[in-house]
Amino acid sequence: MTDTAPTVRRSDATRAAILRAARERFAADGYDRATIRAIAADARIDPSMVMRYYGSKEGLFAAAAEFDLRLPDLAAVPVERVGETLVRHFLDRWEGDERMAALLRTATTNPSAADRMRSIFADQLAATVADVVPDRAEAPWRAGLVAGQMLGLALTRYVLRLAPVVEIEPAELVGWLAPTIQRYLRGTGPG
Amino acid sequence: MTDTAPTVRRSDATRAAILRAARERFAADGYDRATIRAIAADARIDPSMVMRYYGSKEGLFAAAAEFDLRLPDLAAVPVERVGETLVRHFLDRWEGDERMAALLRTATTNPSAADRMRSIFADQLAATVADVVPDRAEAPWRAGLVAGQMLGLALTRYVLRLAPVVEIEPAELVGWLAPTIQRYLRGTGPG
DNA sequence: TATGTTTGCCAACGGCTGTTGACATCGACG
DNA sequence: CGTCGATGTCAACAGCCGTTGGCAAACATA
Repeated sequence: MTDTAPTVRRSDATRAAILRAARERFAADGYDRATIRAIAADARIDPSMVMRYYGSKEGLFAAAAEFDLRLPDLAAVPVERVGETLVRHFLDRWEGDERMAALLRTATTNPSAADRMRSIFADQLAATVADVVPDRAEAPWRAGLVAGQMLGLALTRYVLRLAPVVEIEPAELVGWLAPTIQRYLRGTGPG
Repeated sequence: MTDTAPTVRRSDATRAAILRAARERFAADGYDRATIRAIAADARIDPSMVMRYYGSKEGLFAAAAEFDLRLPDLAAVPVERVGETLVRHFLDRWEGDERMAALLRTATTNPSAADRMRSIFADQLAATVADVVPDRAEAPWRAGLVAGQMLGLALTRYVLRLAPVVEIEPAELVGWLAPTIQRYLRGTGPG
């Protein structure tokens, strides 16, 4: 019994090594400063292999920074705990994964990465949040406020690495941010 | 009556033109993608003039992105309004000034800009905040939480330009964020 | 064994970058 | 006038970048 489709190629190990090195470099240095040559050196292969397997630097980044929030279904959680659920979910998703840092470092200067960021946080998040917001028409800007708080956390903790923010335990972080998110989602606002 | 010191040089106009062009380019493109040649072209002078007047690209950026938060003295405002005061101050300071975007776009990839950001938000802010926090020892991490929220706003509004966040009026933004900052500064926290 | 494909390395290309030094021009001053 | 410093232009350097095409070795298939 032989495989009819090449489900496993001999080069899969190389592809994986490139991807791993690319994630580290993009996360640490951002898109522009992470060079194909450096990534190839980390993966111990020739730069031309990167081109063969991923087409271009943009293609490599797209593969390395692919990122789905995998947002939970908020309709399934008690409405007074949606804030806590969301904060905990983001932290679970980000801790120990370098892709968020890579995406954030790149999105500040690379237009296509910024677009991806916008579609993730303005569209995906707004759609998820719409189920739990008092008025569905308010979903966009409520999601925007949530994105501001959560991306600010990601920025200070994973990218800028402000010492006091890095040192706070995840559980404590949830305790402080959850009420904020809860209010942005459900609060009646100023006035 | 002649000036003994050259208080006004004939090249001041050029220096100013370079600085203005540099601020725009750095804010729009970030440090790496903003080239000296492009800045010089905007300022309608030769790239070598940039080197003569600012020494290097790093020196130019240091001059163009110099930024002081000019934080208010929080001890002088009613303690129940420190959050609102702080949020309003940040917005006043950032709206219509491109330096924050330039600094933010650069700090994500340039180590020295990241250092500047850290010193501004971890040190300056923590020092200001210490006057108003329940326990001075808590100033660092409380300032960290505040930095997270405020930098997240700057990121989504001035850098990523998430449409819903851009469209919110400053006054309304103050209304939503002030309670958050107030709690990060004065709240008793989770538990 | 012979043949075709996959995997990898090597050398090079064209382009853009920050930076430098030589040279022209202008204004002020003796 | 002549001198000198300030201001500005021009051309070039050396280095790094993404990307390309050719060629060798390993492998699969017959």
